[in-house]
Amino acid sequence: MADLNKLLTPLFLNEKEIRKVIELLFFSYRDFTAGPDKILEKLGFGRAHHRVIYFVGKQQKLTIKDLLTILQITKQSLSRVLNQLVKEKYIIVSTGIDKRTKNLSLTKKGQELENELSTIQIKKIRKIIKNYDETDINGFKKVLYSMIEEKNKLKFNEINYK
Amino acid sequence: MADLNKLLTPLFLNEKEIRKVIELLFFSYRDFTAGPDKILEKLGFGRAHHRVIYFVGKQQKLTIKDLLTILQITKQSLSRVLNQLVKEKYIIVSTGIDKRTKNLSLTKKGQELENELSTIQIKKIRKIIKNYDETDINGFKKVLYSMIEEKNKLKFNEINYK
DNA sequence: ATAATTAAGTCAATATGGCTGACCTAAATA
DNA sequence: TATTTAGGTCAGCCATATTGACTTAATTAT
Repeated sequence: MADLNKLLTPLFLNEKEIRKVIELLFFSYRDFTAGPDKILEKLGFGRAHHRVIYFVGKQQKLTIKDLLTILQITKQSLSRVLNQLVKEKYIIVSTGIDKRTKNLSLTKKGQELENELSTIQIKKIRKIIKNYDETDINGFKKVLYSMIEEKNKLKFNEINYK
Repeated sequence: MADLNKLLTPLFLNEKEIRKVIELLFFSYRDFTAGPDKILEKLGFGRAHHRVIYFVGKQQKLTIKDLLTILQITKQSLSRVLNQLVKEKYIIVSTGIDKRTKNLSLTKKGQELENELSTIQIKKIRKIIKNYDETDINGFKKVLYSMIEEKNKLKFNEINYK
């Protein structure tokens, strides 16, 4: 039965091939985040700061709760990072219409940093994407998307297609 | 000129589309590692232990230097993690032919854990891959591969095609 | 009007996984 | 014989996450 399965499994579904995918994910993700990490380090920031700046930049007036839902970290973890960014004037906080909520927005300084960090990654992806045809890129995006948990797919769609 | 570039840029190279890719990477990578993380937590281990177990499992008799080159962390960082795995008998250390080196191998206990952890990720990928044709999967793999830095591509090829 | 829920904040303790710097031993190689 | 390499270790530091407990203020539900 195990042999039968082996015979019926297409080559690209072999365990060996799948292990390559695991490694591709590990290596590519690490190298992808390495660029911004260097800039952040000089400012005394880490990857967590980048995430906050990225998502606040994407959607100005984001609330703290939104950010917590996207990042899936605790309030306490976010708090440290966010307070630093506010104190150093990368992010500005205002009270929402619902006065319990707070709206986060990037300052000019914050936008500049966001731009610097994102540009590295955008250039990297654009450079890669140019070498492939739309079929490959679509495959890439489709497979990545399906790796996201259902509940988080909703989140992804919400922030991109609302 | 900027307008001209905009006109010449295919739709899937738009900044907005590229930002989606950035987010896809973030969400998918996080969800992909979430499964094993839960099991590791029960054992008092973290993702770093997983990486060590994974690569030692892939290539028995791996040396410490090999592992350091793959993981790109410091000796001191590896040491803590590795010593725990040795102490708790997931990994066994023997002296190499070059008596300065050490060969790392998984014990039976280690193999069982490796299997448990990898199975989660392998199943996940296999399930996804089954829903797509080979064209998509190839696009996925090709693009991921090209996201790896040149020097690390060599490393990836070395451990997979040597 | 009051009770319950929600958004946000805070204090304290803990764990993981990285880092640097300094220094050591033993074995292999130049 | 001198140098390089593989590995180890001590100490301290930092970033990022966690849990638990508790508070305030505003909104919503009863």
